Amino acid sequence: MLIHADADAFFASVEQRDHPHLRGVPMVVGPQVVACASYEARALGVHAGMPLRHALRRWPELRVAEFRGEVYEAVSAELMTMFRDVTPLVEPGSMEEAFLDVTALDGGGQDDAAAHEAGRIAAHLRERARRELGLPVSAGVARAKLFAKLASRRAKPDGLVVVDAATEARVRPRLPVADLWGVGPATTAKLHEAAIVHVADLAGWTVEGLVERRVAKAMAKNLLAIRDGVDDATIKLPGPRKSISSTRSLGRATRQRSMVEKALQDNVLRALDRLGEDPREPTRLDVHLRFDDQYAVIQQGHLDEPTRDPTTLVGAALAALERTAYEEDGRGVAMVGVSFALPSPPQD
DNA sequence: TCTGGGGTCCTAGGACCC
DNA sequence: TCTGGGGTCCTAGGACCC
Repeated sequence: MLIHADADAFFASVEQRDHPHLRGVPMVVGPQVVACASYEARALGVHAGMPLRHALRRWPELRVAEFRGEVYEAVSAELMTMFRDVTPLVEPGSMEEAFLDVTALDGGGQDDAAAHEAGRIAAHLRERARRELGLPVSAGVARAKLFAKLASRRAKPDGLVVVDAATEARVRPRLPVADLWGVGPATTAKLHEAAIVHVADLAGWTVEGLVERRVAKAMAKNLLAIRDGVDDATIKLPGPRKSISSTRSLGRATRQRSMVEKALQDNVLRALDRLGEDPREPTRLDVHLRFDDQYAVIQQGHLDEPTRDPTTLVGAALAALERTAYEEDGRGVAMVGVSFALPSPPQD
């Protein structure tokens, strides 16, 4: 069985843990937008992505905690270590969540006994996270990733949901396709056009049929696997990161050269800094620009060879920025960023 | 109610090679 | 020099996730 373990309101929970006066009150983590809202704040209607200004105007009682990226990274590492203490088969999904394959510990069956045992393991893990890290971690237990994830979502806040085979079989056909992991607005629209609203509506469809409806082939296969109950239950162990980036919005959109160049330069240095101990040299550099109408462009910066030399990287980034011709564009630049592609490490 | 920042994966199309 | 067929690699862009 798989466990999907997911720390609740991660950033906010870390701040509430470290600052007792923030406990039990509606609070959010900044800076300009709500990066994370405590459950007390969510009860009011605050949600992630909301501009902080708007939230404070509407709910003046909101407390605001400073965003502490390094702290969250460190707590995340502790959380993952705790997961790997249960099983080495851990696939992180983000900073605060992961799939754990506990097949070797739960008897290995697909039956209710295995689900029950996996549930016991998950309950123990939740207690440990609460006791040792001071964090609420919700968990979902199921045969495969999709239902484990749906279960942990259902378990929130601070709960545990175990999905047995009978429940899975009953719920599966009734799942709205829009709720499936990996199905976003674009795919949802295409599926709805084909009158596919729930998983059951996929009956009779083939991969080719879905591809004709402009659904990506990999997505189509995935959807039919979900329909047939043979969807992904395999843990992919994390590899080294493939890219590292830094982006910053510019507050007020601008075409002013000095501002845009300065922001880009800062991003190059910040991304390099975040690369830290990783010895790899960026093989490619992309400059990201977003205009105030949300239109985004990416321009590649030319590198003669992989390098970590700040001067070379800044130079390549500025040259790429030049090629976007943002000054003549007419629109304002709202956000600028850079991303480095990293080579895969040599295989032994 | 479209607003931040950091990522991954998939696909189409072109370049290049045999 | 033209023509067929097949494979790999790279890049741009889209979609999605937390």
